[in-house]
Order: sequence, then structure tokens, then C-alpha cells
Amino acid sequence: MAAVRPSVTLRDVARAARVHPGTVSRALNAETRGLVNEETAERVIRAAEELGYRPNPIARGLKTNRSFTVGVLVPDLTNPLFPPIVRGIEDRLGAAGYTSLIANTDNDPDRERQDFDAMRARQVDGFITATARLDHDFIAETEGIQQPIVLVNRRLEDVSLPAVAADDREGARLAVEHVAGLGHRRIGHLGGPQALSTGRQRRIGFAEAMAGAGLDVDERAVRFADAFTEAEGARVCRELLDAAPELTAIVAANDLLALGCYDVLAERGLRCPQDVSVVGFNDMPFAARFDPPLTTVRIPHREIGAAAADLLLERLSDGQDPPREILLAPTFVPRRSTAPPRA
Amino acid sequence: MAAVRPSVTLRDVARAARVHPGTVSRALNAETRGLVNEETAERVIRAAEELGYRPNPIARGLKTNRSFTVGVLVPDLTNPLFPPIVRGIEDRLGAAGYTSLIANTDNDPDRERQDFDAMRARQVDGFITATARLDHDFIAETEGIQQPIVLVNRRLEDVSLPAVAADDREGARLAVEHVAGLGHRRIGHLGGPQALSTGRQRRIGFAEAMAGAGLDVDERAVRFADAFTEAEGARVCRELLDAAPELTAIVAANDLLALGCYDVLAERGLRCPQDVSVVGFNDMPFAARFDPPLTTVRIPHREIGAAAADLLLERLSDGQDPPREILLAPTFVPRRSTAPPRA
DNA sequence: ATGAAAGCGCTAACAG
DNA sequence: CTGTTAGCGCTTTCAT
Repeated sequence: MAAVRPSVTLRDVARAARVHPGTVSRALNAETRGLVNEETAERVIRAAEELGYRPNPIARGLKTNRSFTVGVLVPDLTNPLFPPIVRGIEDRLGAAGYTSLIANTDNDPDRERQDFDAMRARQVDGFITATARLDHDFIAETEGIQQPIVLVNRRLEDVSLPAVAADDREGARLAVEHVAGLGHRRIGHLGGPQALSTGRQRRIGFAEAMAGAGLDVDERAVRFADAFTEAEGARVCRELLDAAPELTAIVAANDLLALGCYDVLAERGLRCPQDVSVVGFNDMPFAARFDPPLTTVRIPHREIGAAAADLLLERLSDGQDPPREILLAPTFVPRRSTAPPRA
Repeated sequence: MAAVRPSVTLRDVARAARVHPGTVSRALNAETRGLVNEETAERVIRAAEELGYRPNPIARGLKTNRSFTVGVLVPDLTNPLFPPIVRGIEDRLGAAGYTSLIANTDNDPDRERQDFDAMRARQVDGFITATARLDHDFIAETEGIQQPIVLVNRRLEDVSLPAVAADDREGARLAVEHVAGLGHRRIGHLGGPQALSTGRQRRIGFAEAMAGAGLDVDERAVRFADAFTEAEGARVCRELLDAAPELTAIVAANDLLALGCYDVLAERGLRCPQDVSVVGFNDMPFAARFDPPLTTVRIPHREIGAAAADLLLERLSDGQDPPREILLAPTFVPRRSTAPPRA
């Protein structure tokens, strides 16, 4: 266990191995090891180990213009959706020798720009962002940017940027089929922000599945939240119930929105699921602990993060294939917030 | 909106402002601006703006040996306890111009060492860690390390490292006083790992408060979990109930542990709170949504993170005051998992 | 196969 | 007050 010496440098190793610093660099770098005599390489490596040499990535980066660092932008780590995605990203990136810088944008475009710029200044090699908005000019500005970007849990309609997400349409279909299968006919949709691909795709999936089940979608029974929050869920649920009181089931675009429904149902003396069934989306942590346990659509958050990391890594090495999307399959998780409608 | 040019450097600015690069450096750096003629400074700043100059922190760091980066070690971002702490840290650190690197150690000492080393290699200026164990040699190895370290949500018994945490003893006292006040006499403690200051302090608080309430603590009614998880909570709750079936209240050292109790109570046909009251600790997100809503002790996670960041910042600039601890006050949150014992 | 030398972008003595 | 010089730790030509 070598004591903690103040930074052993390449030169120190060179001195110890009695070679030139350049040679040490070559010997220690996997790609250039071939250029150096096997024996010498061994000697260098041994010396490096003995001295406890740790290459300084800062110095390396200055020369190579690579920091082995990537920027990860999320709206808010405190939203239970994101930690597993971030872990998926970090685990994969970490294994590849990259470090991730995380920023919380709080859905504020200004902060987003700022974080983005700050990360570019810090020479990140690429970005993974969960903040893309369909209507947002930030992505447009992206054109001239050197660093590859991949979207996570978000997609662009024209696939102009690589993205990894769940198959949101399919997920919404699962939800609708479940309640329709239970016998519900009056089904409402508490949609998410239509500027987010998740909100948009889930709405489309909802509409398609309703049609597929031979059900009319009543315009009054489809309303959109401005954000994926409990408060917005409650607000919009009230609207929904006021506009279409005959609803027996609500397909929410997200678990937090569904939680907002719980509150409004309670406040109106309606029971869930006896009077109104509610389906969420995401299967957030502890969804099974809620009262009632939330029926929802699970998406593989961690795998989504990991796949996004892989996609970025791919672009970081390979170069410029056309952007592609990876869609991961959702699974349905029936719990106790849904039941057949009352006769 | 300047187009995205490939890296404008200090030299470019110097050329544009017709001064020497050294002067540009001085003019642009707040601390050295005084050394330069006001007019010149203005000219330089204007040129920098026009060119869209962004200093390269990598290069700066190489020279100054400061990266304006700090390492944050947490067990697992996916544990709902940590995101708010991390946000508190990042918000404060970000405002001071620092970027944080986050690593998840999964409570694995090897990973912890590895992450720690990797971060040191990346030249972090300091550390904030939530992973400290009372029995852990990692902290001991810390002695020779240049970078300041502050503990968050953890303390060392001898205050050999600065730390920010909640007043865990006080919190446990609040919990005991609540159930004692409700009339409970047979009160058990589902303790946390005794190698963590949180587990240890809460146990001490429990014992003190019991004594203060004139209650005996039955040895059989105090058991410890090996980790703060639902599974461990369930396992230990079973032990507790087997050893001391007369218990009417359980003070758990953490919400996850309390959730484990919920499961065991249900599996044994015991109702909460009618048959057994349960108190948690932390007031994790959505604790009010559980069934029953969890009575718990709230600790100000975000503020704890912010205070830890402040403490680190202080040490990063000031130098070497003796380590100090900051303890934040917990508040009690009565909900519906506690009730008077049955007559 | 290895040494020499230059330089990544910046800061910090030191002169003048 | 500003220019000059050197160098942070590393990689990478270019010679040899």
C-alpha cells in the first residue's frame, strides 16, 4: 500500500524506468503499447505500479482534446423517474472509463442553456439529455455542435437526434386494453405535456387503443397537464371530472399525475377503484405501497439509461452513422387501483 | 448569437485586443483585474465577448492545480434519501462555480476506494461523502490526503472530519415521546446498522428517551438491521415480534425499515396502527401516500446537502480550522401509522 | 524501438 | 501596467 504521495508524474516513472517520458506514455497507453519493446514496456509498467502512478486525465485531455467526461441533463434528480435512468447511464459510462457530470435544469430553458454551455466549457465529450422539448429551440441550436448528443426518455419527431425511450404508445395501449378488458367504456385520458414526446406518444397510444377497442374518445375526456406533477394531476383531474362526470376510468400519462387523481377522487367522495379506476405510467418506486396500490405501466428505466449510454459511446468512437432510436418495451403491472366498473 | 466556433483561445482574444495573452488572463480573472489598466481591461473583455471566448478550465486546472470540481460519494442515488441531499449539494456548489462528480458506491468498500481514487485522479478539489462507516478503514486512510473531505448525513464519533447531519438522537427522542405520549409502554426499536452514525445515534436517542419517559427498554425488543432496506426491516421485524410479542409500538430507525414492518404486520394478521404502531425516520418522498400514511421524523435533506457544500467551500478557501459538525434539527410528522394502544 | 522537442490553453513569476 | 518566459503533465510528431 503505497503512501499517498503528492502526484507521481510520467517523468517520475520515466526516471525510475530509465527511459524517456515519451516512451512511458507509449508503454502505458494500450493503443500505442505495440510501438514499444515488450521488455521495456514491462519495466515501465512495473515502475508505474511501484510508484503508484495515476495518469492525470486533465493533462491528457488538454493534449488530446478529450476529457472522458459526458454531460447528463435531467430536469430534476428528485423526481423518482430519473435516479434509475441516471444510474443506468453512470454505470455503463463508468465501465467505459467516462465520468458523468449531472445537471438539474428544473425544466428551465435558461438553466438548461447555461448548464449546457458550462459543460461544453468543461470540455465534455458528449451529452445525454432527458430535457428535450418538441417545441424547444435549444435542440435546434444543436446543429453546429461538435459533441454528440443522445436523448433519453425523450424523442424528436423527425429522429434528427439519436434517442432511447420506452415505447410509450405501446404502453398507453396496454393501459387502455386493461381497463377496456375490465369492461370500462367511459375512459378518460389525463395527458402529459404535449411538448414532451412522452406526453405526446402516450396520448397517441391512448387514442389508437380506444379506436382499436371500438370505443369513442370523447373530446371532453382528454385533458393535458402542463407538467408531470401531482398538483397538475389534481388540477386536470378536476377538469376532467367536471367536464365528463360519467367517466369510470382514467388513464393517466404518468404516476404522479395518477396520484393527483387519488387526491381529487378522495376530495369528491369517489372511491378508487370502486367508482373510478386509475392507471398510471412509469411504475415509480413504491407505487405498490400507495393506497390503493397503483396499477401502472412499467418502463425499464435503468436499461433505458444504459442503452442511452451505449448509444453515446457508439457515437463517441464510431463516428457519424445516421441517428437512430432505440425503443424499449413496457410491461403492464396490474395492481389495485383498477377494477371492473360498477354495474 | 455568435456561431459555434471551435474553441476561441486566450491568444485569439489577445490578438483581437492587441495585447499579450498574459494580460488577457489578468484582465479576465477577477482577482487579478486590479493589475491591469482599466481601459485595457475593458478592451479585452469586449474582445472576449465578441469572440465568444470561454476559458478552458482544463487548461487552467493544469496550471493552478484546481479543477473546481468536487467528488460526491453516495451509496445509491436510487435510495430516495439521497437525491434531495445531492441537489442541495449541487445547487450550492454550482452557484460557487464548482461542478460535482457523483459516484454510487452501493455500500461496497472496494467500489468506494475505486471511486475515490478515480476522482482523485480527476483532480477533484475536495470530497463530500455520505458513505462513511464508523468501523471503516477508508476514512482512516484519509489522513494523508490533500483534499478536504466533509461527511454528509454521517458523523464520526471523534469529530475527526467535518460533518453535516440531522440531530438523530433528538429525532429518535421525538419518535419515542410521541408513542409514549400516546400511552404505549411496550416499545421496540428496529435499529439501523450500528456501523453507521445514523443507526447508532438513533439507537442512543431511543434508549435515552425511553429512560426519560420512565420506561424500561427490554433487550429483546431492540434489534438491528444490517442495512436500511425494506427486506432487512421485514427480517428484523419478525425477530422482534417473535422475541417480544407484547410490543404495541415499533420505533424504526428509517422509513424503509418501517415499510418492512408493514409487510410483516400484514403477514401476521396484525393491523397498523390498531394492533401495532410504527414510526419511521426520514420522511422520504411519498411517505404520506403509504398505507397507512407513515408517521415519521422529517430531516431537512436538502439543507443538509447545502450545509455540507458550504462547509466544504469554507475549507476549500479558508484553510484548516479544526473540523466541526453541523447538526440540523429534525421535526416530527405525525400521520396515521401510530395510534394509542388498545385497551 | 526510443529519444528529442514542441505544444495543448492557461497562469504566474519576473522583468522592464 | 504590461510583455516575456517558463511550465503544469501529458501526447505526438519527427528524427535517429
